[in-house]
Amino acid sequence: MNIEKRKRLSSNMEDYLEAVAALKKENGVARVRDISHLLNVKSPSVNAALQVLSRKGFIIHEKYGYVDLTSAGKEAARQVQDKHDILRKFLVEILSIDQKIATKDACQMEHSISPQTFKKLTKFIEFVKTGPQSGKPDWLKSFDYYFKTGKRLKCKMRQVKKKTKTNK
Amino acid sequence: MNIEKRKRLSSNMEDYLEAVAALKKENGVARVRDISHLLNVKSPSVNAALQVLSRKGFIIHEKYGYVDLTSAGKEAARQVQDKHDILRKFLVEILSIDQKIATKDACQMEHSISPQTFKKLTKFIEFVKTGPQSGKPDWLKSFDYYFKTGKRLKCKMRQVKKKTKTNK
DNA sequence: TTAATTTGTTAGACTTGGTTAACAAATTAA
DNA sequence: TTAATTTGTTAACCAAGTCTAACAAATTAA
Repeated sequence: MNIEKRKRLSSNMEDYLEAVAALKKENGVARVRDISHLLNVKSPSVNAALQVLSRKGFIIHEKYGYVDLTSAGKEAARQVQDKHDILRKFLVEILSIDQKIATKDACQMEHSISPQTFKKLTKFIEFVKTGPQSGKPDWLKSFDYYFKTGKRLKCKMRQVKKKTKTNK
Repeated sequence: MNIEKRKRLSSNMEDYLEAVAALKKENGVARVRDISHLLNVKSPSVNAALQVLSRKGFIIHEKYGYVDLTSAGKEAARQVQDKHDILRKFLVEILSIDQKIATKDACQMEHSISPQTFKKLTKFIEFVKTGPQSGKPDWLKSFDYYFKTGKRLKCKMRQVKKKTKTNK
């Protein structure tokens, strides 16, 4: 069974791969039916996708059996999931976007974000969350307020709280 | 010439619409050949796309003539461009992503970002850029440093920047 | 004002990813 | 251990978006 030249996966194929990984994580195994339900497609579509992923060496799927990931498949799935998670985290924890919408947006954007942006965004979140005022820093709370009211909490108010040289 | 029921445009069609708008803005007119060059597709693909956009009421295109936008077309193009611009601005001005890459990322993500995220992101940039330390606030400079070195500039240092050499 | 060149259009084929309908295999219940 | 039900597979088809090849119209140069 020759493995085909491995170009980049389409976003559709990435979705299938992700679904397999998610189902394996959740249930231990991934079946055609589960994938079909998860992605809202009919089973013949799943079958076709599995053939492609198989041909490209990302999964193992013998007839009527469970679907399994190769190591290349695991790696590829992990990458997509990492992108998803970072995007979602940014949307929810920095921008305070509604969970549902954040997830939907992340599901789309995960297929197009570049490695550079992914890396920067990862660091950005890390930077914000582990900062001197860890959790939600004051400026971020101030943004929530700004978004709701259009008004800006005075800088003074934020700095005064921390004036007692808590960070060294 | 009946206008077809207007569902959401595919991202491909959004690209064509955007191209038409960009070319009109740049050159005053949009021709098949220009669109073809701009989007790196062959002219028959442009033709097919123009038919679709025409059928849906976004453009006017008479045989062998220039392509023009209807008001619905202008509106739709503007919306896509707005998303593009905001995403790009975020990537370049907040995350300091390389221009080229930022543009490429924005070109993809512009098709999937939700209205909510668009709005929040717009406000977020506005909040950051018009803040008390307008331009690039200190915490953002600190992020650049953090990204490069993994180390965090002390809050102190940022607040009393006058006495250090690190910020010119 | 013809001829050459560029530009636009049409027709037909291919690819990707989806569908339904029919059937085959596996599983569950009697 | 059959029969019923669920699950998986195959075949045939559809739609979007791309291409090439062939041709038609428009433009430019002779």
